[in-house]
Amino acid sequence: MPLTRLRPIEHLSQVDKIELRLQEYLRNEAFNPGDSLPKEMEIAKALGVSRTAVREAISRFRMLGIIESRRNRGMVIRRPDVLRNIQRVMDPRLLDGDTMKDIFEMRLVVELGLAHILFRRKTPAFIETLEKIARSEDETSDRIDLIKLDVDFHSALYQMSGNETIIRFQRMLMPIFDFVDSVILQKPSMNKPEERATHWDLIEELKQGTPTGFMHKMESHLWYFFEKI
Amino acid sequence: MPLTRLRPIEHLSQVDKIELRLQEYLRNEAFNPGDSLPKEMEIAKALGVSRTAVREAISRFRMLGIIESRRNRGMVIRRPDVLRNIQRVMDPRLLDGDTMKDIFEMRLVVELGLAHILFRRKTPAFIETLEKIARSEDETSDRIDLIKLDVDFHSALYQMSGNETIIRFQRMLMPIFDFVDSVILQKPSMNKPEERATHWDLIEELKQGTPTGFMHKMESHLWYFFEKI
DNA sequence: CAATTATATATGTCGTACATATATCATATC
DNA sequence: GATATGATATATGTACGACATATATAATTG
Repeated sequence: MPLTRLRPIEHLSQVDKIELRLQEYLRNEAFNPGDSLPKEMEIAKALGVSRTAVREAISRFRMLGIIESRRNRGMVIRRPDVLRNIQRVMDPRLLDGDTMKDIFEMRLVVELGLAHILFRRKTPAFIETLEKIARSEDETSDRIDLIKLDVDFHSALYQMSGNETIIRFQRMLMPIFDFVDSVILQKPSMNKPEERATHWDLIEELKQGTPTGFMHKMESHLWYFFEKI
Repeated sequence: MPLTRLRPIEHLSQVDKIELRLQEYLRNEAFNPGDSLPKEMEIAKALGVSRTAVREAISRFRMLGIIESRRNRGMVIRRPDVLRNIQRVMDPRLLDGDTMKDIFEMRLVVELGLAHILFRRKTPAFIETLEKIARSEDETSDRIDLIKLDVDFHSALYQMSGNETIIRFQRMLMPIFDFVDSVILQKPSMNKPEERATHWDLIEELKQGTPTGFMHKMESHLWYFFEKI
């Protein structure tokens, strides 16, 4: 008998169900930031459940930043911070290898795709920042310092994009990058290492090159990550 | 009197504080997926708070997928689903214009950066899928259908990347894309519309072109989005 | 020994009581 | 009468106790 086709009954807890109801309620009633919600007791009554359960569900929305509660004022809808919530989960220990690989690859994708934006937003001040970092790199040979400066360089590029979401995306994924970096760096370096574009090459291209040229250099610069993935 | 220097007292609720404590507890004790946690009552005792408050905090972790609770078995650490949590917040109504602009721009960045990955992962089957969509586009003139097919085409590209995280990233941001699309499409079309690369151009490039060429075509294809942002 | 039943236990749900902050109104002070 | 001070009502925040429910383990039964 093919029992595999008998899917187990979805077993949602009361609180989970309340969460779903509230979610659809917020959507359907077209709540906007600033709007105020009914009182906890009223919601509990309307749903036919205890206030405790409602509070637990609402507590989740509070964590997400969708709802804000204030004593004697009731609850109001807030603008959530999209990325804040992922951050809590971005722990290399908790994620599996495949997911981390995917995330790391996504980083490479973003950094390549960034080229066009960078050429639109570049300013002498940003270039100067990059050059300063590159000079610091030339002046040290300490391995730890070099890793830190490498991170700084790439962070500065993200910064130059001027896109807050992308900047925070990178900052948020940093723990994953660090982790994958440390794993990758332990692998034996493969062929063609001498062709790898340097940070100075990238700066030069940024100053008087083209987006396409920059992308090529960036590809070459990140090339050995690509190979090892 | 410089009252501005008098920073208001940080006012975290009990539950918020418990959440923070648990977060640091999970990190410091180096919990791995599968490990089991102390009982609710023990945690409450250890923190000197009520079980209710502890449950509220834990409920948040349960929502994030970090903790799973089972009757009489206690609580265990789980692998969270990184993207599931953002999804709850991806509501165009709740986000402000700047954030949506940033997210939309990030989409463009990813789609440009995807080029190299696509050339690595492309297969005849995928190309066939793209061609099928393009043929459907040729055969209809219904505006709604065309928009749907356009979405399908780009979704297929993401699919081709083989990167689960990127695929879900795109699917998750779809509501935002739709929203921004609808706003952008209402603006009067600007200059150079005739130069815009078509889906057929992209397919052709993918079949026998280069990553760089593909990126150029994609840039041209998305060009008018760039201009309007 | 297998199947069933009983028991202990940790989470799930609920109701109530009280704490706490705050908006609103009332009072006092000049 | 305007402003500062104090009282009151109210919605959220915290705590506790009781019971429901599922499940692992032990005891029982055939």
